Amino acid sequence: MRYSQQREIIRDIVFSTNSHPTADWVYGKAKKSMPNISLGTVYRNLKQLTDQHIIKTIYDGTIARYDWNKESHDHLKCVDCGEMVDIQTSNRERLKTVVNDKHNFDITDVEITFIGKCHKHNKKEKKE
Amino acid sequence: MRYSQQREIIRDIVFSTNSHPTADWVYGKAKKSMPNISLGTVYRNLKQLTDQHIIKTIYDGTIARYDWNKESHDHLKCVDCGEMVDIQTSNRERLKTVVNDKHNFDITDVEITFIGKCHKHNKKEKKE
DNA sequence: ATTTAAATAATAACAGTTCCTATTATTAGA
DNA sequence: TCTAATAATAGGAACTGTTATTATTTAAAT
Ligand SMILES: [Mn+2]
Ligand SMILES: [Mn+2]
Ligand SMILES: [Zn+2]
Ligand SMILES: [Zn+2]
Repeated sequence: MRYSQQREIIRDIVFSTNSHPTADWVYGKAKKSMPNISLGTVYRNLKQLTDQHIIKTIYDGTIARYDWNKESHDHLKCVDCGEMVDIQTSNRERLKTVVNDKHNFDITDVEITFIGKCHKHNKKEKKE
Repeated sequence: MRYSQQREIIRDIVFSTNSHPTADWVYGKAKKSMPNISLGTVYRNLKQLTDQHIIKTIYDGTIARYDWNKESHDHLKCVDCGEMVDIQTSNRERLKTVVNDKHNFDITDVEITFIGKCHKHNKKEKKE
């Protein structure tokens, strides 16, 4: 994989945020420093970076997001604002072992997403 | 929601399989008993059935699948054949509570997908 | 039976993503 | 340092899964 300025910019953008950005968001950012970068280039590089295990691709409903955090970790997702934050689930590895033993499946990974409302949206409304 | 023959067929198809079918697969099946049903009708009804909590929509990577099983449960996914099977994870509810308490998030649900290889593909190769 | 509105088939529109191709840029080697 | 080979690019077309539009059909209440 040969060096390219575009790929460096794209990589840096993904590493600059905890927001699990979409390709389109990365594209918007990238255009600021390189006005005629193309969306195709962004997608191609995000895929290459994923293949090289430099970033991770995660799926949020029906769209792809990108994550610089390659550690095995889980996510918390707000149904109101879509915000997605990292979380460390304690039993993670044990879960995998348990399932591996119980089923005829060779488990390599587990993806856990907690769905709910972030502090901005879980204002507990008092009845009355 | 008024009765329709199309919706009944679609519902029955989803309830007839454990394979977590895609809209397109349901469409193919439905055409057998109702040759000029349209794909739009399939999508519209799958969404309605989901809204009525008669079935569940789940996302597999970037595409939607449908599940008659409304119990809270998890999935095992084979990276080789894409097969997706139901699984009951024991600590599920406790996981939610723990996360709820630790983070400023009001958790309503958790989605757990185990990634691996099903028995058809996990033939353990002995290093010679 | 008549009326009303929900549901349909057909098809266009859409969003996210991948693919294509002529041009440009990186880099290994002379 | 210049050149040649070719990886990567910009721009745009194509593709895929899904949703929206609309004229027509259908369920079902009166
Ligand atoms: Mn993350
Ligand atoms: Mn299921
Ligand atoms: Zn929120
Ligand atoms: Zn398999």
